[in-house]
Amino acid sequence: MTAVQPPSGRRVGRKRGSYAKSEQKRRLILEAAFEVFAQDGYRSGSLRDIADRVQMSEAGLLHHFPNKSALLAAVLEHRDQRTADFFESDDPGDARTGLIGILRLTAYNSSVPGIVELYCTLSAEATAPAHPAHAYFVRRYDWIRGTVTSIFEALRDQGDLVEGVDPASAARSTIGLFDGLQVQWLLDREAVDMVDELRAHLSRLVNFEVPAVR
Amino acid sequence: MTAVQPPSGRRVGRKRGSYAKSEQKRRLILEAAFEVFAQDGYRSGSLRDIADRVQMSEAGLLHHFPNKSALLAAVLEHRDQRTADFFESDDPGDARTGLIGILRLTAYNSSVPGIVELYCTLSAEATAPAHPAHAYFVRRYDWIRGTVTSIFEALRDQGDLVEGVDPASAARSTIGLFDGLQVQWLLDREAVDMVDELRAHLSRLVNFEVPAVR
DNA sequence: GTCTATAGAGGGATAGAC
DNA sequence: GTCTATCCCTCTATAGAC
Repeated sequence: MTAVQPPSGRRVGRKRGSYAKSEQKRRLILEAAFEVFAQDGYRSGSLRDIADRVQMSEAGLLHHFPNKSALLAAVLEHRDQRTADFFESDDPGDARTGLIGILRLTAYNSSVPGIVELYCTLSAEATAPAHPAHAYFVRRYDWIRGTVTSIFEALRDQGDLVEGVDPASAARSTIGLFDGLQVQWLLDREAVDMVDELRAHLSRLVNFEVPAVR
Repeated sequence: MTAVQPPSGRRVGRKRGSYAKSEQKRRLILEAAFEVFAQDGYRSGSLRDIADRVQMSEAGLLHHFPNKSALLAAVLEHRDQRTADFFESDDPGDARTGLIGILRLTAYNSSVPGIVELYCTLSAEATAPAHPAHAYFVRRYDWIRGTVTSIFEALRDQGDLVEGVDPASAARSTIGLFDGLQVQWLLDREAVDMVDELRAHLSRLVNFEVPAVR
């Protein structure tokens, strides 16, 4: 008895295989969407453009994601997993590591303009209450402020925070500076060194020398 | 001899009058365009929306401005005249007035969300090199950095700058903070007091107490 | 100075074949 | 899972009447 082989290399009956293929396509789409939303923003970025980049029709693309804003949500979720890594760092026992995490994230961003573009462009347009990512960014900033505030509180508790500095205020301004430098940097890469500037800022908030990070 | 009156209130033969009417319409359009570009950005903001707000057709609107990007340019130019006022201030003899100008501008912005929206949204999308306002924002930031650097240099020269602070760096971070706080503020007005945060930042850069401003 | 009409491009999303 | 075809919408800009 001779087994009947499928005509293509496509393995039938093996769900694992066909899932994997679909998953791979999904990731390709997410990466293309990332690039397009970063360059043009969500509202002006088009499904057509994204579909072209993965050599697919729009309809084909919309088989994987029900609609445009679901695709945006998926892109953001996908990216967030990576960002969180910078804060869950080597030595959680020492609060100083938290500051280094911020600098490391900044240094990393300086090497990947696309990511900076994405968040810069999207957070600005998501400022509009009706934007599909509005709630996401409100939540996100709430979470980030909480996280960074905790870092400064821990520093204060171990005597590392400059006298009179409020941890919550330090968090708000550090995050603000982090974001604001990106605009200047995206407009002119030579105009600003985001890591230097952030490090100088942190140095004014703490009692120890903030280590250089690259 | 009885003078012939024009049928409507429209004064004919008086160029002044008819120019004034056109000028007024232009200003109305500029204000509507300002609102739309602030809310939706340039790319997603539509001429139709702007035309509707001034109860005009798109074609009617395009009689006053040759095309969409010329309208954007006009909006920006129109707004810039107002911003500059905050820096050409009361007592140019004292460099400390420069810092107060920054705080006054921030306080003013806190009362006019529309302006913050406009610059926040536009500067982010103008980050793309092909954007019609790209060159404008590159120039603008160059100019602002220069202006604010001068303020810090003057402060240094009169011994008011904290030892070890570089005027150019102070300018970059002050502007960065100024911009970055806006994003947080636009997303959630309760989350951030831009004036407080900026004042705390400036206090770490200078040797005198930065006065409160509202 | 403002309108209607229209061109011509591009957008998101769906139906149904394969 | 991907395609073609299609629908219907929105957009900028122009031509030409009034």
